[in-house]
Amino acid sequence: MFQKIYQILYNHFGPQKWWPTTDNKNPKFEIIVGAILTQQTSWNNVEKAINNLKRENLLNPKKMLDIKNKNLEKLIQSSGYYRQKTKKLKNFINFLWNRYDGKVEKLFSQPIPKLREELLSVNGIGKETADSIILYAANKPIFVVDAYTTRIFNRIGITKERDYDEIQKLFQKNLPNDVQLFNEFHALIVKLGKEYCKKKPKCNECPLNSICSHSKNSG
DNA sequence: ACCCAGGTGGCCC
DNA sequence: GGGCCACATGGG
Repeated sequence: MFQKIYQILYNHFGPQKWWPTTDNKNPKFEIIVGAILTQQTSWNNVEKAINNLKRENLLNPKKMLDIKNKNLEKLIQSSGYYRQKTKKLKNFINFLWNRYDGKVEKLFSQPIPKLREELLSVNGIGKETADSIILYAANKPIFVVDAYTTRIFNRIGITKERDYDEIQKLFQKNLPNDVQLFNEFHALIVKLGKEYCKKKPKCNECPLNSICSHSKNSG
């Protein structure tokens, strides 16, 4: 069922090409920054912030360490929650320097469970952000769960869980352990969610409406 | 004028 | 273990 849904979404929407980065010497670092900035915020707002950071040559661990909070706040203002996100970025960068000599590759050289645990120790990095970093920056196989994932799969009727780790286990149990598959599937779920499966869904046009129990009594 | 976005942590019970 | 809440901009 999981693979079938993936195929339907892929055939409908095509490849999503996540995670987008600018032309940059430190794409992995840029993905980490983007993962923090996009928390509860549209990517469009994040892109503006990323472009500002890139223009100031801040998309690397050394410069990010030195910039003053007030200046960083201004550059990322468009991404919303900008005071909080400034602290989160600083929390991460301090963690990276304190424990990994400021080297993303050193952080990523650990096995997935340890890497996840390390990322989750940073205040401001929760499960979805940690897993996004592991999947899209470190290119290691872990399934990213977000609000759309929970909503869509509960509505279809194949999950009842609410707990993040339980839903993640279900996906990983029912899919091959493949980085590219996990990459594309999560992006496709976000795409479907944005277009058809908000709180006010558009079930009639939804590519999953033939298999989704929710579509029978709404939209 | 609403409603929402590629969440998280803090507080309360 | 959940149920609220603050956090904040920009687009529909």
